[in-house]
Amino acid sequence: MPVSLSSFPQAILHVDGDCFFASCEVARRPELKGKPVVTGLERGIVSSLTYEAKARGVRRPMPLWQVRKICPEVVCLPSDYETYSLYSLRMFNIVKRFTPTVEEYSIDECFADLTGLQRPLHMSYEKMAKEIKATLDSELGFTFSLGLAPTKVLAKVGSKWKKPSGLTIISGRDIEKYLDKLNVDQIWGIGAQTSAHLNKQGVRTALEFAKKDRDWIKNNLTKPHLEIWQELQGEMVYAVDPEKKNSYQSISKTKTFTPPSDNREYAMSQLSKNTENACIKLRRHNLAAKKVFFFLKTQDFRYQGFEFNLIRPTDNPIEIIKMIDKYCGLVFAPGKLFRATGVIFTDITENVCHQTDLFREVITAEKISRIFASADGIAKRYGKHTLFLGSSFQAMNQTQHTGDRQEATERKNNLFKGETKRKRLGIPFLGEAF
DNA sequence: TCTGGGGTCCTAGGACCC
DNA sequence: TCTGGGGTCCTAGGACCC
Repeated sequence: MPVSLSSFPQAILHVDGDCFFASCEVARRPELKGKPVVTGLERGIVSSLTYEAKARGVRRPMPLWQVRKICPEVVCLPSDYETYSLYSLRMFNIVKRFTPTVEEYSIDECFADLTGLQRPLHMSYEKMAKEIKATLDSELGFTFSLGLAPTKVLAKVGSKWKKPSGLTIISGRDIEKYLDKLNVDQIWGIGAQTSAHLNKQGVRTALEFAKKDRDWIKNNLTKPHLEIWQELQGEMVYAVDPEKKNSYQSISKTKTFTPPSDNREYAMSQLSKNTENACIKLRRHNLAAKKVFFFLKTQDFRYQGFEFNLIRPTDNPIEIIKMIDKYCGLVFAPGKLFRATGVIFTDITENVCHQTDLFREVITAEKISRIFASADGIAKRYGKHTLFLGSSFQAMNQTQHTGDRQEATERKNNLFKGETKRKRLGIPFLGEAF
């Protein structure tokens, strides 16, 4: 059978919202249009900024006091994820008018597989991309950048190529032209470590990387790199996955607080709150966790933690908090200041009702699930933190910090340069409950 | 690029088994 | 207790992403 060498064996689109959070804020408050706007007030550093702010020299992640100095007319807003999620949903729904094969990659990005739709939609791939962009821009009230290419990795190159409000089409023939002007570390999946390694081997541009032969990649790098290399050739490895995420390898909740504290009860209330929040997420997805890791993060960014197994998977914060409380002494070092606490749940499974040998325990477990189910209902109607456990009281009652002060104390702590996050995450104990 | 918060996947090496 | 070869499972650590 003859193989037609089309420039688009597959047509993959990547859609990226321009400065998404800041754009959402401006879209819902038109009076902000044309003004320098930044989000991230709750942290005291810039997390998203409009192009007007960027034009005045504001960068990410700049402390807000500095932003106000160089740009006194700036509008600083706290992040409002619920609003951003609504805009995100609208964005996905617009793209889904053209194809059901849409992968919701993150709050402000998605991939769409347009392959084979020219005839049903009576449009070229280019026309589809243009229409999708025009619809997004007009219905959401801010701009998007798109990339159309034979693979996901190349589509990402495209959407990044011209920002804001760009549409870049990379056909099979054009691949080299684009890769030649790109450094390796600009490619999705190639980070600082790998690009440093590649640079040492004399590979600096994406094109130089793509031109290496397969065996060289295999011998010098790892599997994901080989896959990226293939995608850069226009050979599809990563399919667009339209499945909604409903399973998790891990679920975690972490919270930094200012000022840092060395108070054990306070630590416990923070951990209690982390646990409650992580359990809310478990219940939302009808999941249960069997393994729990909890930690305190010290001022020098070290993690002191402890891991334990529960007797059975659960989504009940009371059970988990009881265990954390039991082991808290093992990780709590008196007199040592810490800046954050967190919990990470793993060994996550679907939440099925477990038979328990003790009849009474089943009854209470069921009762407790009903209580949490109604609590989740109340949260839905009246706001997320209407109800919480007594053990979380201190943490819920915290005053708000703008973060400017926080920034000042943090500047002193620029230790551990270059050390990776993972390396600092020491797990001194390993335990088994029961 | 200086640490906020939430994730994923891969690999090497050890334990254990036949 | 003489040491070959193969497989599987698990864990810790690393790198990367938004």
